[in-house]
Amino acid sequence: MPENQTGETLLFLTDEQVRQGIEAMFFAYRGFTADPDRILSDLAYGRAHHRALHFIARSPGTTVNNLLNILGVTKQSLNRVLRTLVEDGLVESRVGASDKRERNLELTDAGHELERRLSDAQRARMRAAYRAAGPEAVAGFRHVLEAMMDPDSHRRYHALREVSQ
Amino acid sequence: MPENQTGETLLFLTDEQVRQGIEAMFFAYRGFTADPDRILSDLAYGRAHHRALHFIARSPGTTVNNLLNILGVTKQSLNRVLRTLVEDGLVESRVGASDKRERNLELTDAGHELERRLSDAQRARMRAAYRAAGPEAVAGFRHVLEAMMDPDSHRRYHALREVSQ
DNA sequence: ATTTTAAGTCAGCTTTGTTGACATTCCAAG
DNA sequence: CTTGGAATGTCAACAAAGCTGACTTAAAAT
Repeated sequence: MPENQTGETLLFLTDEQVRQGIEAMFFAYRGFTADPDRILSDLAYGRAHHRALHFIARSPGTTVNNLLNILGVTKQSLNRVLRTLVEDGLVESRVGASDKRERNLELTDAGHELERRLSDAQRARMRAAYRAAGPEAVAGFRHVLEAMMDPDSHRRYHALREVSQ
Repeated sequence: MPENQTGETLLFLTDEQVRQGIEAMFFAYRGFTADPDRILSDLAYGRAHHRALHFIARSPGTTVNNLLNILGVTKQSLNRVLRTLVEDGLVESRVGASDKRERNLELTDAGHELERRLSDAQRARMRAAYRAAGPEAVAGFRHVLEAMMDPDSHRRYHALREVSQ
């Protein structure tokens, strides 16, 4: 039964092994957010602010609606976060050129500075983990994470790549 | 410069590549929690209940203090969750045998049933991702996740393994 | 006998998510 | 030109799940 090879690969994974993967995700995600969280707590910001800054930095000029789709929250929830960022001078919201209903979001200089602080902290840990695990492990890591995403998330994940170079 | 090999491996990782890893973690974690979240929302429970059920199932008879250390929350926060689970007959809290200050936590039959429903949903996705990515990718995935954990989390992650067989 | 520890409780606060209702602006189709 | 619908923003109310601080009870340890 050669067509059953994936089935055999599957058999090899006991519930216990899969459970270990689940626990690894839980503990690793805590580490993943720990460093930015520390910086944010000094500034009366939270993880939601970090995520907004990240994806605005990633796609400068993005619209509110696009950001909503990426973040997967309600516009009311995002708006609260975005409003404080605009009020605090970290984000600029400009009326759209072609469609004036839209708002194009950009980071100000101060916004870029904070985004970089957060990003540097998070990247440092990620880079250290990558280095400790080695290049092949990194490829496997990325592969499993992609396979774990919802189809929508997966499309958006790749769409981010197309915009930047 | 043969001692610089890790340095060269590091050089190979641009900020952009590390950033993609960060985004992969963000999108994948959403997928990771999506299926249990759907089940929980029908039951007026949240992710915190799921985590408690998971780790009680994993270490039957565990104490409240041990659970606090694993989950990394305050006892007030955990207590609120634990109280509803005990009231709803999903968790049993028994006075400790050797040390009567402690409480030993166990799942009831109903608790096991819900835990299994949640666990099955989450494992199904994990298993599918593992199968799609292949065994070597799984090893790399686990390796990177472990390297991303805080030292405390990493110790607790391995401690869970020692208790069960 | 005193101190420390484990657990639980009460009160109040924060962040970040949710619904629902509603106003504004503006593009586009009729 | 009018109207319908889309994109955005806002108000209010609420919930989940975290937090701090203060306190009690019981049991163990010193």
